[in-house]
Amino acid sequence: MMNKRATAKDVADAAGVSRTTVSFVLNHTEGMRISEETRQKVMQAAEALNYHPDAAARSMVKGKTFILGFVIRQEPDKAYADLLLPEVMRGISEVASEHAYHLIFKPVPPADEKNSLTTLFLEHQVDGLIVSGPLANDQEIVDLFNANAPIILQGRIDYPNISSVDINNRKAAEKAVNHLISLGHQRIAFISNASLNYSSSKDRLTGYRRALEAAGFVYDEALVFYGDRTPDSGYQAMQNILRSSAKPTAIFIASDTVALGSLNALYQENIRVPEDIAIMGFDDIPLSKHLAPPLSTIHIPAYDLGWNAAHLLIKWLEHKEIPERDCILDTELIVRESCGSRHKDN
Amino acid sequence: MMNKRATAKDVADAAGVSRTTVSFVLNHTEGMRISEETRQKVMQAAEALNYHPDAAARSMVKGKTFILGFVIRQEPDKAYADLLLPEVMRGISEVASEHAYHLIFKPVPPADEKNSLTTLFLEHQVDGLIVSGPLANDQEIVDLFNANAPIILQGRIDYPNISSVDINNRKAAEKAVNHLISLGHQRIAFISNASLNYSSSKDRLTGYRRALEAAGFVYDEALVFYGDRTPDSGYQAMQNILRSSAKPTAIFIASDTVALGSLNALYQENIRVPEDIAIMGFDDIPLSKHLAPPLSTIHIPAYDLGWNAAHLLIKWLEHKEIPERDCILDTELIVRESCGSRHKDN
DNA sequence: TAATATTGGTAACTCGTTTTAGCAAAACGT
DNA sequence: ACGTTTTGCTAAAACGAGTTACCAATATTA
Repeated sequence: MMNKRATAKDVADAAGVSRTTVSFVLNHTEGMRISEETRQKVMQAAEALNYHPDAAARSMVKGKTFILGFVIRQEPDKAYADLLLPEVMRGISEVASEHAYHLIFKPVPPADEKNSLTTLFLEHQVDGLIVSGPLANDQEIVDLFNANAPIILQGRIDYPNISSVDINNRKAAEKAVNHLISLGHQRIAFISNASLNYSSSKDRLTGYRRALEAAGFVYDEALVFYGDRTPDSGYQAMQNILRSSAKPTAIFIASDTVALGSLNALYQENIRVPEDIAIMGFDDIPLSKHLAPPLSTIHIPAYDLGWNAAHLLIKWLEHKEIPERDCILDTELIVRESCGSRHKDN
Repeated sequence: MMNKRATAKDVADAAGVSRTTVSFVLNHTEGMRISEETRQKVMQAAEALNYHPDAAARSMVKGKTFILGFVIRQEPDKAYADLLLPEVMRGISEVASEHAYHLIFKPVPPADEKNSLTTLFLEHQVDGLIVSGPLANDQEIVDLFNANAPIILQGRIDYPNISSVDINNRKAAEKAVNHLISLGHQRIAFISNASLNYSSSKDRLTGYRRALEAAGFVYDEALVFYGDRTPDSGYQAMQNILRSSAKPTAIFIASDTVALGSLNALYQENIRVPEDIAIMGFDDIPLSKHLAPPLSTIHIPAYDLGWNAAHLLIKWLEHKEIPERDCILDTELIVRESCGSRHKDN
């Protein structure tokens, strides 16, 4: 017994009215006079038949899909390894739900022919896009934007007109490094969060450099190491530091996820944190405070990042309000134990 | 200059053929003879106009949306806090992409009127559903299944016909506890991963109990504590243990995420792991091996769980092959340092 | 040469909605 | 009693594809 879904026609027949009337009643269409009696009949018929309007049909006539795309500009394995992402998603999906939008989530690495961003939008699978972690020169995004696609960026891009919801990575990094300097550290190493093709990585490195130079230290490339968003890369980078002649007294690791691997490497070598070396992270992933020792870091308002991006996008879609300014959210220095300025027993 | 999307009609006009022909060419419809010359003309016109068929229109005529729903039966904050989820999602989304399906992700707590599961399917937003973490008696899922909705479960439910992709939680818990027993522990406490309304929690507790009893110990409720998927709940549970008269020498914590908080509580109290107390986790979240000390745990093949669920679902959708048996994947005991059977310097 | 088969294509219907335009019947005003 | 408004509803036209059924023109066969 294949229960076919009931259509508006079925409801109309059951209620003894026309499809038009059914549509008016169910959508509470303004300016249409329907007697209370018919309204009831329609409502009851719809209820009885368990009627739900077909999304595709509505989509076609409305010219909207009521679906938002959340796209990560990374390989799937890295995208899904990002521990901050779920919080961003939660922010987006909260707003989306509120406005009755759904969310398609998808990692779309740059230059991925078949699953390209463009396809997602041009096939009209989504009404608009939130793109996280664009490359600094992401031509596909620029093209899409110029083709009138509603896009909100999460991250900076070398193109002025596309608005973005982001943090000030440079300033935040400065804050972190300044704290280490204030604790008396003179040799501070740096491990990047990702390849410098990403603007966030570049900006965090710049912040590190500026803080050093502002304090009168020389920027030394021998103290700069690279991660690629994964704990393993942090482990590797730490190995490199330990085997190098760098001998820093503190390390600013521009990603808590990467720091995880670095801390593991230190643990294996019986190097104590913060007694032997001070560690400062970045991101404040949800578990940083649970590490041993709890990780000092820069808090990113991940949920708010998602929340704001979704809000701007939906405003754009519903009221044609194209955001004019970037939305830059505040970060916060979180001092825990890994950088040595506070002790367990405080 | 509002660049409207090109339609099949536009392509037809540009190529000087009918819409029908455009459709035949672009879909490589079998059994339809098209001269090489017209084929080329159509292809070029489509290319030139940057034509992409409208998803909603295609969806309507095909009766399929080519979207899969991945639904978590939890409150959003808990759903997004699950550190194993991204891996499951990666498995699903990999398969989905391969078959040109998209993925709508959504936490839908039980008894959520407006965003109910039912709506998602009956409005035909999705072709089928993967439901993670159903309640043991999840009536909405049963109803939906009986209305012929393609559903694959991830977790057990008290209803025999709906097929699921899962692990054997009971056996896995037994394995974990047996290991602790084999190390000589006699007082082993238990912290649950979540409320016992969830079958996974219940099964893990059962496994703990059986292992104890099989070894000749008595099951003691004073040694059983509860988490709710969050590190904070693990922190709290550990506080309770430390303040109780339980005094276990080992604790089996049925979730690494919960264990994170528990470890934090121990760290604060200067209780060493594994010297003072042995800890065994469950899940093998990606960062368990990076903790200090690295956490012994039960490995869950999260990616494969997602991969298999998506495969079964798509087989169902594409070939009407309704899976007949549950798919139970293997778990593995991962011995690291937190349970004390192996030392750092090995 | 006439009957038949093949090639290359199209007109028209379908999917399930929303929305515009219009039309009877009832209520109202003078 | 006759025109005008209001009330309550519907027919029909979109939306943009896929698909069925059919039709010319050309090629093949008897």
